[in-house]
Amino acid sequence: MPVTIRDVARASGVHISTVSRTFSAPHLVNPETRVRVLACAEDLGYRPNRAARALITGRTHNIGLIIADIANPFFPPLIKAAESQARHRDYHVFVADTNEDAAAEEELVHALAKQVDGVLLCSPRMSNSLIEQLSREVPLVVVNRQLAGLPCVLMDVGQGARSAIEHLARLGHREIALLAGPRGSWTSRELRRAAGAAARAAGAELTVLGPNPPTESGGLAQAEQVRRAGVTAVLAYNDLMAIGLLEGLDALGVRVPQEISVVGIDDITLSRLTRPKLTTVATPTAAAGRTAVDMLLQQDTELPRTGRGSGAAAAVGARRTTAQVMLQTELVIRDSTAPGPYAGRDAPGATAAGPGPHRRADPGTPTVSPVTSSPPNAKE
Amino acid sequence: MPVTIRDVARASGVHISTVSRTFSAPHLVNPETRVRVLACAEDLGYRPNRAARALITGRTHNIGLIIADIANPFFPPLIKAAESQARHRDYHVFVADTNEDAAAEEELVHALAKQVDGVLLCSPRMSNSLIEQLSREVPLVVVNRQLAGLPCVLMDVGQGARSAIEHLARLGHREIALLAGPRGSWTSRELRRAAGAAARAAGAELTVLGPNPPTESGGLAQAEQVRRAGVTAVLAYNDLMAIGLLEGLDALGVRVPQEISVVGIDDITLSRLTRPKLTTVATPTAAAGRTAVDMLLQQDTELPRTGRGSGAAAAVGARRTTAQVMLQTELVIRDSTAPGPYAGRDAPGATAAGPGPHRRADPGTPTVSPVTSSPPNAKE
DNA sequence: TACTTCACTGCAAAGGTTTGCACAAAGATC
DNA sequence: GATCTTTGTGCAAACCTTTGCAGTGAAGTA
Repeated sequence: MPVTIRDVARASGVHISTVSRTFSAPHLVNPETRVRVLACAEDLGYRPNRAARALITGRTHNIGLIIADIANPFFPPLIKAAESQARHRDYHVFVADTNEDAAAEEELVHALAKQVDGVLLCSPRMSNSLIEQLSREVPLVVVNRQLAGLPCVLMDVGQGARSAIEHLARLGHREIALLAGPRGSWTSRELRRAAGAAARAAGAELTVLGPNPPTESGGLAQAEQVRRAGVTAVLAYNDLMAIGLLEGLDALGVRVPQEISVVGIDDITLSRLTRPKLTTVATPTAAAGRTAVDMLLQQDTELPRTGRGSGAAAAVGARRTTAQVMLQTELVIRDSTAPGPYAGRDAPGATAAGPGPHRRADPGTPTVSPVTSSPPNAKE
Repeated sequence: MPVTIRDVARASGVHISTVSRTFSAPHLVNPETRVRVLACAEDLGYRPNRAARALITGRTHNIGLIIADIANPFFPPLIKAAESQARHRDYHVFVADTNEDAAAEEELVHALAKQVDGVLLCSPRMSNSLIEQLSREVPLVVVNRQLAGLPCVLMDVGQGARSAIEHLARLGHREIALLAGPRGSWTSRELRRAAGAAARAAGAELTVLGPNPPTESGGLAQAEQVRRAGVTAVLAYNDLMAIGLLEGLDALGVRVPQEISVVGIDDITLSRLTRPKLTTVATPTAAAGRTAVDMLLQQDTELPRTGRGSGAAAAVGARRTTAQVMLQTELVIRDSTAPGPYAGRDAPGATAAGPGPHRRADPGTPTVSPVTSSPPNAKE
């Protein structure tokens, strides 16, 4: 019933190897033969059997995408971009959800390892050492985590945090809270570091609350703490938490931004729809998905795998591309931030902070900030 | 480098077939042998090669999931549930995004067909006849589309629309608009039918606006039309459009729900976070994902595929399970609906409408309504 | 004892494709 | 006209696993 290369060979009067080459190395076959074979293949509705192909080439033309929580609106644009990019290169994407669980991450990498050419690990929660160990089992590209020796796609949340804190300081806030993210998150650590430094530089005091689950309820649950902390501004780990906080503060009768300013991170679609509209740091999630796929696929096409020849070369060339790409973030000022108690007075440590963030036209297109890449790869 | 069944066989001193059986038919091998083999396998880190397995068994243990738009918050819970359910049964899922494009749907089914044991087609936009044709190529389960002879998982939006219209009529609305969904959507057609009938029965007039893209901008773009139509209540194809409409009406200075009541469909997380909170019809998306996977996998385990024996039986048993499951929806009343101009007066066609919809505790758990199944399958 | 039954294991073919090598014919070079 | 390249094709092995069949020895039955 299923039509194979053999059927096509018979129909077009050539050997199966010629049919094979027609698809996998067209330049090796006579143009006339090629069109004839292609016509027959089309006619019969032939589609190469990827399992058979994978069996011999050692590459599946599949990649795995491991995500903490698909329902978190931060991820779908990334998934979408990754899937689309992969498809253009004739790869398919397995998507797996870990429910923010580090153990599930490991298990999934194992389960997928034999079935994909590489795995995209997005915002992993597991330890660095475990990631390194897993990377020996299957090519890995890590998103939102910096790891020496591994290809990473990072979003410059440090810069984002700096912009946010400077923005708040300029507005006259000196008591700022940071709603930290989940334990094990590189982004959260980075955020904490950068926000702390920026606050110090601006003469503001930073109170860290958390860790928290990266969801609205995580933010909502901290509303009480935020009020009690006596701060006038809050930077949240992500928009979801910021939105939860908005809800929580509203329930407590605290007005945003009049009494407390709130800044989120990610610029999910949703953040344009809250009341007040959320000031946030836009992260280039789609670009991250695309870039990560590109890096993985480049690695995949470089490294030979199981091919019968080229054994020596493969053994020698155990080098890996370990490019690390940092994508820029951008502060988007909307309506959830307003002047604070020290408005007008110069902040103690205020410096000329370069060009301020620009106010982005609001219902405008969500332009993803362009990609900037760090040195594309180190020595092998 | 990669460890195969052969290495395990050598290590444990048995033939490869015994190793194979240890994994795929454990009851056929002596318990002592089994533990020895398993120990060796564990030791060597053996993982069966799914491509090789697929090549001979004809089943890949993968399924495809074709989605109109991953970034539409309606879908992630479905994807998540499907993925999780599949994983429990040792299946992996390919996720593909069509960008609401019917042509992309077809192409993706083809691309996936040879690589999966079945495909879940979610809210397809293509024609019924094309779906039927594709179903001859690969087992299909269709979500949100009713098709004779094919297994379908449906959400009872008809009932949902009825509840919504009755709710509005009871509140005293007689001029109601329906924001239709995209062309090609079964749900939209169903909605239109049911809402029309319910409106007639309640003595209300229904104005249909659309088709529209199922996004916030789709809703936003209709705000002007809605105002001009002179209606006092709107039922939108989904929450996203309802939320867009909320924005649009706000921009026009129309107050919701005082001047116009708005009802959405889906009960996405977001709908609890708008101001006012959205009255909406909750659809059991997660249950749909689970159910669809179950139906597909049941079909998959029933039908033999390429297995060398059982040829005759397979030929005879070309019957397919064509169960159609209808999942219940539920009206969730929040703050975007309020009494209309005819409040207090009996609606002309008002009937005793059975138990009214209950008001759900708001920040409560988003309980997914339980599954009700229609006659599980017709004759073959 | 001779036979059947049973539980377990080995043998070998099969699944669809890729690819190194060999071979043939045609063209190029001297 | 002989030799060398080049171009196109065929041959057959290899990838890893599953599975029908056959074979072994032990236990049960007559």
